Amino acid sequence: MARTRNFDENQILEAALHLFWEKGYAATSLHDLEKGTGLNRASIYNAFGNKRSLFKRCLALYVGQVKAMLDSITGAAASSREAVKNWLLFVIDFHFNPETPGGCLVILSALERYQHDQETKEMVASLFRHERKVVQRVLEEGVQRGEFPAGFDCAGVAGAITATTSGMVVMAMADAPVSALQEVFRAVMRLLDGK
Amino acid sequence: MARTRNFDENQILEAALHLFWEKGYAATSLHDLEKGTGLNRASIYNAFGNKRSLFKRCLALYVGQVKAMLDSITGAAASSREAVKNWLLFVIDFHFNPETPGGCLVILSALERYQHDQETKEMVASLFRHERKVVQRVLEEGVQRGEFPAGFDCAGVAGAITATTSGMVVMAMADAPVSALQEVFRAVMRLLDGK
DNA sequence: TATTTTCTTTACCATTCGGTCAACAAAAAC
DNA sequence: GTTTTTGTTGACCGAATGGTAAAGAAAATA
Repeated sequence: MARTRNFDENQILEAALHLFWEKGYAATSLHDLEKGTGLNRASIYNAFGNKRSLFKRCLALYVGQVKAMLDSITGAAASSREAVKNWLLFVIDFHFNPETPGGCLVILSALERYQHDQETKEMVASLFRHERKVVQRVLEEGVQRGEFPAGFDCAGVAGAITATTSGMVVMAMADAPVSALQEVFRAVMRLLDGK
Repeated sequence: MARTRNFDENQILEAALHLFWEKGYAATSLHDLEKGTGLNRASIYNAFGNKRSLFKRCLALYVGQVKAMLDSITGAAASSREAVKNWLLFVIDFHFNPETPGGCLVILSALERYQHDQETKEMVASLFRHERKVVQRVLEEGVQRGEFPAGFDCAGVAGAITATTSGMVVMAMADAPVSALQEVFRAVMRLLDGK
């Protein structure tokens, strides 16, 4: 009946995600998106509506990927400590992965306050909530396994670990050397060992 | 000999700082600066050069204020634990202070990667370095005082605390409730007590 | 092959961006 | 009060912004 698309929507989303991830929503222009995706701007609008809805699709993709990564890493760990360790190490590797822009689109979007509507803010908050919940569950399993004492403040420590991962990303964005991030990682693990 | 300025440079800097602090460098337009400072854009250029150099003056002002606040808070504390406690509580209050935009200009600027030159990045990095150094000194004094054991990893823990403060600011920017930040604060203090 | 429907392209739109310039206003020095 | 120098003003600049409309190209159906 009609002409077919000559691009893969997922490929375009990945390319656009890469751009937003690098510069944030506001600083990524339609010109950037045209170059980065290889699509004409009218094709982008035809396929995705407008810049904002394209961004939301990318953000949803990103949030889903990170959540899946977190679930997979913590699920594969043999102990609570190993789960936390592997998650922190992943956060460091994640930033320095050369195939990736570095930093974190969700943190970037959280800081771009006035650019985003409630729906976007909710997606951002959902990743932080998910991270906190998963880490808390990991710690609670550690308590059950005897890795941590009975009165261990799983909720609080999960919040602290979640905050620390965001802080490590900020450090990395401020050009902190890998060694500084690794030092933070070791200190967190040691504080966790302390009780 | 000539006409005098009819504005106070420091007042203008404070007003501009407030704007940059709210939206970041790129999202703050000259129109915003005109409205926020009450100055015509040509007057701004006459007094401060251009948008970038005005921003740098504001950033320097901000960095100096935060450093002074950190020094004052830690200097006034009677113990190492109290110093850390008061600094973390200040970070929370700082965000929810109604006279202030909330968030942190330095973190915001660290995330605005492609907007800034080396000089700006250096100012950003200098605040993080300063914070880490001060907290480390505070912990080392705690070791001397017997608050922490001899082998205590002051450098690592100082890095972790610094990362956590940045993470708390990110959490707050993502609309986390005060209670969540306070929970992180309590967990950090308890982890510190654990050893 | 002709038709129909969608995708793609080019050119364009109004608006906003940071920045500038020339005219004007005011205050200190004489 | 005149002169001189600086601050202030408003109009203006080219470039870039997100977004759109209409024409052209291609593929599946008939």
